[in-house]
Amino acid sequence: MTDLLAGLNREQTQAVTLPPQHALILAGAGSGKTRVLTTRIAWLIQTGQVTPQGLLAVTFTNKAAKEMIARITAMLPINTRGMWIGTFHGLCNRLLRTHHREANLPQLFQILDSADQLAAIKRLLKTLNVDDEKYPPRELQHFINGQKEQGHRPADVEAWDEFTRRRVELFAEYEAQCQRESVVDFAELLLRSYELLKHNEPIRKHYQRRFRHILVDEFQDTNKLQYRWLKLLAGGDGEVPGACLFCVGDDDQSIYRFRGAEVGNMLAFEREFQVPNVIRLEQNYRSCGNILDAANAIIANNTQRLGKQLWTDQGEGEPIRVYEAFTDGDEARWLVEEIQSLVRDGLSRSDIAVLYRSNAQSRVLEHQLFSAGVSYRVYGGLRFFERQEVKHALAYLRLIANPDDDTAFARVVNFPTRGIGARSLEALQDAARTFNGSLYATVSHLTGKPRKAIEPFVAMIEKMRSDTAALPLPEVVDHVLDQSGLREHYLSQKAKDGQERLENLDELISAAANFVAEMPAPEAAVDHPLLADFLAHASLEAGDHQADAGEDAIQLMTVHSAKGLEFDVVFLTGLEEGLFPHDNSVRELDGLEEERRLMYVAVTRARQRLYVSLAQSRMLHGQTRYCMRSRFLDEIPVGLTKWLTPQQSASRQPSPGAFGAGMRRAATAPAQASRDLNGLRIGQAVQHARFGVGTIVAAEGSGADARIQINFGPNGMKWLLLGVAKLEPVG
DNA sequence: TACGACTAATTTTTT
DNA sequence: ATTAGTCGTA
Repeated sequence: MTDLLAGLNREQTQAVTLPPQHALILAGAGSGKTRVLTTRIAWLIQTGQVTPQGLLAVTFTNKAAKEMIARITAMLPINTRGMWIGTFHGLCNRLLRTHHREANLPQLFQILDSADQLAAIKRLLKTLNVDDEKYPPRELQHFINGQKEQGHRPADVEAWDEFTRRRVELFAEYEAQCQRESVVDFAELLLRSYELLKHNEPIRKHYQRRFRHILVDEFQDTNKLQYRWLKLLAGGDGEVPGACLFCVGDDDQSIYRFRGAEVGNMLAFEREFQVPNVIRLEQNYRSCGNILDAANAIIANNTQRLGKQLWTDQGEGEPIRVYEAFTDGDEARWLVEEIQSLVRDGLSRSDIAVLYRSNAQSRVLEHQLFSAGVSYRVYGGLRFFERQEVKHALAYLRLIANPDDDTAFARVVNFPTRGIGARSLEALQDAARTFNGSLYATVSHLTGKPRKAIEPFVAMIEKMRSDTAALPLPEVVDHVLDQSGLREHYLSQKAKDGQERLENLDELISAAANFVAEMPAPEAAVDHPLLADFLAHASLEAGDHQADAGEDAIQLMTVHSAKGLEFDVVFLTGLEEGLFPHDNSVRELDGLEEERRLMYVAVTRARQRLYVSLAQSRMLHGQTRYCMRSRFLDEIPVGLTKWLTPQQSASRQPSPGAFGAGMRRAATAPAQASRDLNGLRIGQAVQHARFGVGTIVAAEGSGADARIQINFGPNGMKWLLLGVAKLEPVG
C-alpha cells in the first residue's frame, strides 16, 4: 500500500487517500493530476473500499481514458476489462447498447459524427424544402446541439420569435428523422442516456447502487448536461446511498466554453454537494520558476477564478525569450534558425513545440521548416476515420448493418458513380417522404426510370450482406471494398490521390483486424459479429490526430491541442492583438478571460525554455495586417523576459514618446506602415468627430482600401476607411 | 456527369 | 491566400 503513495507530495497523498466523501481537486498545470486520479483509483481498489466494478471514471478523450487504464494496470494486477473507464460518449454508448429497448433504440443503432450530422441536416432541409440561406445547416446544427447540451427536447425550448420557433420545428423534424433512420448523434448519446436514467427507476437504481465511486477528469470541461448526468448517477435515491464524486479540474485551463463547457460546474459542484474536501495541487513538476511566474502573473489578471498559485522547487531557470519580427515570414525564418541551433546543441526535435492560436498560422511556419529541411509534424489535420475514402467504405458497412441509415445511403448510392443522377434521387427522396420510410426501403416503391437506376444498388447491398454474413470482420471489409467498386475506383487513374487512398483502405482492414483482436469473441453465432461495435468505434474514436508518431519531428499545433502536453522548449508565436487574443473573442462577454486562460495553457506547456514571438505585420486573408503586440505579452513581468530584438512595437497602453522615431530602426522598419497610414501610427491617439478620441489598433489594405481599426474605448472598436474618415492626431 | 468559373467565408475542437 | 460550396455549360 505504501508503494502506491511513494513519491507523492502532501496534497497529492491527501487527495489520493481521502475518506469516502465528495472531493474537488483543483489541479494546476503540471501538478500531477493524472497521477493523483489513477493512484486514487488504485488505492480505493487496493484498500478494498471498492471493487473494480463499483467504480466509474470519466474522461473527455479516448487518449486520456487509455492512459488512465494503462497507468492503473501498471499499478495493480487487475483486469480493467469490464471496468467503466471511458469517455462520456463511450460510456453512454455502452449504456444505450445495453438498455437499447428501454431507450427506444434498435440494438444496432449507428452513431453520427459531426460531419454525418451536418449531412443529415442538409438532407433534412432539402426534403422539407427549407431555404438554407435563412437556416444555414451549420447554424442549425449548432442550435440543435446547443439545445441538447442544455438537456432540451424541442418541447422544452423557449421560442419567443418566429425564427427560433421555426428552428425548433426543424429540431423536431431532425429528431424524427434520426429516430426513423436509427441513428444517434454525439449530443444525443448523452441526452438519451440521461433521460434513460432519469425516467427508468430500476435502471437508475441499479447503476446508482453499483457505482460507489465516480471520478471525473478535466471537470472544468463538462457541459451542463454532463454535469446533470453525473449528478443523477452520484445522487442517492431513497434507500440507495449516493456515490462519492471525485472531480479533478483546473478552472484556469478551461478553454472550451465555445463548445458548451461550463466552468461554473466547479463552483456548482462545491455548493450543491457541500464538498467537504477541496484540495489544491499547486506544486508544479514541469516548468522552471520563470515560466511559472509568468503564467501566474498572466492568469492573475482574470477576475473569475477559484484561486491557485503554482510554485516549483526547480529554480528560476532561463528567462523567457521574446522576439519581435517585422513580418510573419521573418518570424518563421528566425524560428527555424533558432530550432536548428537547438538541434545542433543536441536537443531532439520532438521535444520542441511550436504553438499558435489559429491553424491558418501554420502555413508560413511549415513553409520555412520545409525549405530548411527540418522535419515537423502538424497536429489537427484530418483523422483516419474522417478521410473521404474511409467514410465511403464505412458507409457501405453501415448499410449492411442498418439499411435505414439514409446518411450512409445518400453518401454512396452514386459513389463510385453508377449513373444515378439527381433526378432519380429526388424522386426517391419524395417517395420516401410520402411512404415515411427510409431511402433504402422506398426503392421498391419507385416506378419507371428512377427505380431502374437505383434497384441494382439495393441488390448489390443485399448481396454484400448475405455474402459476408458469416465472414470475420476484416474479410467483410475487404469484400465490401471489392464489391462496391471502391477499390477499382481508386485504382483507376482518374481518382486523385488514388494510391494514398488505397493504402488507407488497406489500413481500414488492419483497423478491423486490430479491433477484432482486442475484443472478446462474440458469444452467439450472429450475422456480422462485431460490425456494429466496429462502426461505433469508428465514430467515437476518429483515430490519431498525428501522423508517424515515431519520427523525431518538431511538433506544430494550436494552443488548444497542446493542452495536456508538455515540451522542453516551446515557441509561442503570433502574440499580436487581434490574433491572440483573437478579435472575435475580445468582443464576447468573458471572451478575453478565456483567451487569457488559453495563454496560460500555452505558457505552462514549457519545461525548460519558452520563446514568445510576434510580427509587426502579418498576411491574413490575403491582406497585410499591421499589428500591435498582444496585451498578454505586457502582462509578463519585465524581469522575467529577455528581448532578443529591440522593443519597438506599439504597446496597448502607449506611454508618451514610446513611438518616437528614435525607437524605430530607420533602415529596416516596415516603410509601408507609415506611408499607408498617412503619417498615422499604430498606437497613436486620434480624434474623430463622432466617436471621440481613440487609439489606432491595427491597419490593413492599401490605397483606396486602406482601413484602420480604432479603439474608441466606451464608443467601441471601429474599422474606418482611411480615405474617408476625418481623423486628427492627438498629442 | 464532370468540369470550370464564381462567390463567400475564414478561432479554437472532442465525441 | 485558400478553400469549400454553388451554378451553369459541355
